[in-house]
Amino acid sequence: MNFKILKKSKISNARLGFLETEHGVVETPCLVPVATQAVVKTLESKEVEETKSQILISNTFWLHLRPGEKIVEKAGGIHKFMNWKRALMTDSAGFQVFSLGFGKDFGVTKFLGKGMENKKSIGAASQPKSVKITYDGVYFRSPINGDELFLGPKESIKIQEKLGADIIFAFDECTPPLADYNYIKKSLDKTHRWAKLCLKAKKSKQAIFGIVQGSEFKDLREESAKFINSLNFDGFGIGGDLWREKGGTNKILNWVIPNLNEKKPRHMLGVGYLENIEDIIKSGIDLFDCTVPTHYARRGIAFTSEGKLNLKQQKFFKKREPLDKDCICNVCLNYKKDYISHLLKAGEITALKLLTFHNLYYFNTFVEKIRADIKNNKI
RNA sequence: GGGCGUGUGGCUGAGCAGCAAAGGCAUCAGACUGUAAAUCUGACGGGUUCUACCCUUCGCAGGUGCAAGUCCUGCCGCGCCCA
Repeated sequence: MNFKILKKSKISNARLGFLETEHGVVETPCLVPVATQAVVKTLESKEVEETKSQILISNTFWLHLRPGEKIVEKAGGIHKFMNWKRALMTDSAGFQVFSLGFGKDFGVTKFLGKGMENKKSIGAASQPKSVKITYDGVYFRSPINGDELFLGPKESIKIQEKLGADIIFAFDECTPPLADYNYIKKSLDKTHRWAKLCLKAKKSKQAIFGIVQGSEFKDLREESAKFINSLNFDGFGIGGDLWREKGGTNKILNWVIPNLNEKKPRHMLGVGYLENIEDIIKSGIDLFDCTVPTHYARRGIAFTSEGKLNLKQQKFFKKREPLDKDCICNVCLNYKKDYISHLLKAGEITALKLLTFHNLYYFNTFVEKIRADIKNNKI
């Protein structure tokens, strides 16, 4: 992998870049659609490419469980396995430490919800119910059959090497938003130790990104950024829990990014509401993955220039018009709201596919415009 | 004409003496940010001083009960069977 910065904005920290991989070039800033189980749900790889997607992120945890990395390796790697010809990343399973652990126990996302600011109930010694986090790695239970499985830095890297994505991530702990300072500090020690072990374990030529943690604590975020930056990673992931409040994410980025080598790409993990995207790019983010466009599509929601539309609402039966009048995606050129709404209400899976396609196209076009704005000195 | 059965909220469908009345569907609203996610949550007769109270409801009209959607009588509608 090779990263070139084509232009740095003079009015923000945004930058325009070029990420070269063995599977083509990624123009940054760029949205990375999520293909957890080696598929962007509802779409085939060719269709994903037609949404202007340049790079996808798949998942170590889920592919390890099913079908198992050996199957993917035998197929010739994940690109061939899923017939995706462009760039690919794999997440390390660090997010599942949270989502299957405290996330599940408390029913929370990694964004601190309203009114939860003072409920820091996770102390340094806390453990989630169905996941055990140790100094060496994490004991999970398979959500599929209950089997115990252990994943540590070495295991995650070995799996990711077999999967064979262009870019892999270090194994980390995505921290829960309800954790107190002491928990985060202790967790950071593990994430940092694992980061070193990941670099040591990696034998492949794949690029590897180290992940900065530290939750909402300035000193820990800075410490983490400096530490991860000191190691020999090819790029950076910025992860963990974030404030939900407006500007919270950017506050964290402003602590972290100045401490990262500016020549290396920066990936914001799991952020990307439409209203977040411009801000994180202005803070200096080059890549970001988010389930929102695909996930919301399967809830019946279309992102448009008029805002979010919930196509399940009866009123759309009467709308003989495209999802977005300015969109020129395949869906908007060929189908109208009344039809998509009908498919959705009738429980037809094609509705989910059409919405997924449109949303990805819409998000990618949105980011494409931001790239143009950086180029034209507007951002 | 006779016999049996049935009539419940937008629909469907439980309840067969203590109910504003289960489920489901539909509708409306909310949630979702490195995906255990084609999911989950809430409202769904009306009103108010809304973790409580009031009013109106189970084909129609009477009756028996402290109490009736639930029992009895008649009527109306629908279904099946026999003439």
